[in-house]
Formats: sequence, C-alpha cells, structure tokens
Amino acid sequence: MKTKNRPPRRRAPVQHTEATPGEGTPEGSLPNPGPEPSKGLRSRPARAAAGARGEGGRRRPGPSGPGSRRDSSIQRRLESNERERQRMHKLNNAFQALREVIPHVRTDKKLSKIETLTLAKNYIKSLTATILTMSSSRLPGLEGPGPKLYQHYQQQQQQQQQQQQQAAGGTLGATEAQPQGHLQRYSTQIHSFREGT
DNA sequence: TAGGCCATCTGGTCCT
DNA sequence: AGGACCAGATGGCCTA
Repeated sequence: MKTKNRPPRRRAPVQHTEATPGEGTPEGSLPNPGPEPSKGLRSRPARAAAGARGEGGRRRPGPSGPGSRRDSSIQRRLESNERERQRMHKLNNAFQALREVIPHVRTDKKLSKIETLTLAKNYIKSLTATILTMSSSRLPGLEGPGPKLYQHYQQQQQQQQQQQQQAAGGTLGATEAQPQGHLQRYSTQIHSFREGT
C-alpha cells in the first residue's frame, strides 16, 4: 500500500511516434523496449512506447493524408508533450521543495503528494494559530495587531467551520475552536502518517 | 495479487 | 495563435 521511499522514476521522452494505430503499425510491432531492467531508477522505454502508440491518455486521431500537414501536427504534439513534461517536472520540484520545509517524523520515507499538501495545510494552520496566540497574549489590552488578528482569525475559522458543516452535512465537530487544536491535529497527523494509517 | 502512487500522453479549455 | 493549465486514460513500479 505504502509506496514511499521510491527512487524517482523517469521515462525517456518519446521521440515520436510514427506508430499511430491504424496506419499499418500493429501494436505488437512497436520499437523494442529492450531488456527490462530489474528495479529502481531507470528510464521507461516500455511505457514510452505505450504512450507513443496512444495507450496512455486519449487515443490519437486516425491517420490523415500523407505529407507535411500530418508531420507538422505530430511535431506540434511532440512539442506540447515536452512542455507538459517540463511543467510537471516543475510541479514536482515544487512538491519536493515543500517536503523539505515541512517538518515531519518519517524521514526514511518520502511523503506522497497528498500527504505533503495535507501536512502543509495543517502546518500553516498550526503556525498561524501559534503566532496569533502569542501575539494576543503577549500584549493584553494594549494597542497592536495581535488581538485584532486573533479576532479575525477566529471569525475566519467560524466561517470555515460553517462552510464545512454545510458541505459535510453538519457532521464536523468544533475541533478547531482553540488554536491549540491545530498543533494537536498536526502532531497527530505526523504520527499517523508515520504509522501509515 | 490488489491497491496506491506516479509519469506520461492527450485533447479540450482558458488565458495572454 | 500559441502556450499554460487541466483532467481523463493508461500502464509501470512497489508494498502489504
């Protein structure tokens, strides 16, 4: 179930794709992906070949007339694929950067994307709550942004609770009423991720 | 072997 | 018009 701590996988970019279905290239006669490496980091020629023949994603439209129009269309598609790959790589880099700034217990396993986002959200909440608590208690009754910020934060939390209750049919409790609740939840979440639950 | 996670391809839509 | 963004589809890898 848990798939963390995997080396990043890379598959070689497809250098296209003359193997369009229906143009005389049966799926069984695609470029030989070569001997399958055992495990771990490696390119993914087999997957690339699958993608090239349209097994991944939507099917490529059938062959059009011979000549440059189809070639330019293929060229545009390849460029688009490359841009999409780069975009996803940047997105993954951002995920990695986020993982590195989120404190979590399980250092031997890489956080999944959903875990990263969830932890980050609750980490931010816990930090926000901590800051607001400190700023509101440090200057009681004095001028300053602390109490106002805290009030604003509480109002936001109440609004979010109402929205969540409406969305979930009113089944949520009031666990976020106290700032300490965020820290508690974050701490619990770290440990639950560590346990793989 | 099932299920989770992921990379990639792809076509549609939005934005500049 | 072209690029960015998005979501669906597909298949590989890994762990329990």
